[in-house]
Amino acid sequence: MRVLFAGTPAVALPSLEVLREAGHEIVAVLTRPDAPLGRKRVMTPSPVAARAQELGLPVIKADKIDAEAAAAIAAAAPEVAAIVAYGALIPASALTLPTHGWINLHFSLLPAWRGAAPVQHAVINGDEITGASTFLLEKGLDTGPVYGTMTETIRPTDTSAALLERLSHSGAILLAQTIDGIGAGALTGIPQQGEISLAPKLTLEDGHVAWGEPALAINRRIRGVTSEPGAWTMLAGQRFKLGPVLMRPDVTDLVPGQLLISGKIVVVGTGSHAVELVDVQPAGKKLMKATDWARGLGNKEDVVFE
RNA sequence: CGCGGGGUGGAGCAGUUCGGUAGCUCGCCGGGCUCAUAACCCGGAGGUCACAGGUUCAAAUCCUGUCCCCGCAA
Repeated sequence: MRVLFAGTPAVALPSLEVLREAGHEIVAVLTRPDAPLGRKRVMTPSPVAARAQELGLPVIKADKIDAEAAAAIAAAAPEVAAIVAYGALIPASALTLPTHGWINLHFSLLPAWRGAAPVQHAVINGDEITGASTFLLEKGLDTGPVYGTMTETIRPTDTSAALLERLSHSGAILLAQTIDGIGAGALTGIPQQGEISLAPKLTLEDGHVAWGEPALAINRRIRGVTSEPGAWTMLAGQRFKLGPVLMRPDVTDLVPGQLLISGKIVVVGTGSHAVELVDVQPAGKKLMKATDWARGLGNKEDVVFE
């Protein structure tokens, strides 16, 4: 089929690749405009834009589907649009531009976790199973009829970044199958059924570890916000980033936020039992092993997380 | 010119204010002790103190410039 591909970050790349390899003609790639990146604010094309350029595909860079972007899409005459993490809403007026509409690959089992951060919320919530769904885009937020789903186990040590990486590959196959099915006229959407939950984009504050919570909740929260926006705590008035932690049910005599540096391990008290720090990043420093950080500490007595 | 922290043996740090032989905790190598250990004891290797100039009898430390890393903000 003649496919318009819409996507922006790296998680959209496997879908672009799989659709190409499946023999679909990518008539245009819609992505968000170049954005300033990093401290030096270098204007950088999105990963999807960069890959599309390598492949020699026509690229439409747009923040929103205005008249100009809509005209460019119409000119490409797509039969269907495949959209993966494009990063902006498609207005109702643009939904009918492709003959078969816009097919969204969403990284949850809809109607669970509708919204921008489904994977992160699934991890934070402690879900054991998640997956990906393809559905027809309509006016509401992730409300359209579902064409297909696939499931993925959330491992007890999964970070959102790791899980999203797996889903981006397995979901790409689902997306390609869905596009195939629609092209063959053999697929119809099924209205979403089940419990609805919402997954709004995470804020920086979502990464703030509350040491009074139970260890399991802290463990899930840290994994859920890794690597974006990142888990952190306060230490001596400065932000202190944390990587995933290990459970230490054998250590129960620490108050929430209290550190114990013993031998080669660094443990912190929570609302239940302690957790062991693995990777940490003090403000202004590189990511380092918790034991390395502890080694350089002068006074180990006054160190308490807030 | 957005704000800020930093670059010292393989790792993490101290030393820089008030220039004067390179320090701490680890790791590594060799040896010892122990039933044993995230244990302990003895010995050892390893650093042009990011780079380039300058001041000085003397610079990790003071002055000037450059490069690189990171946090915040966007």
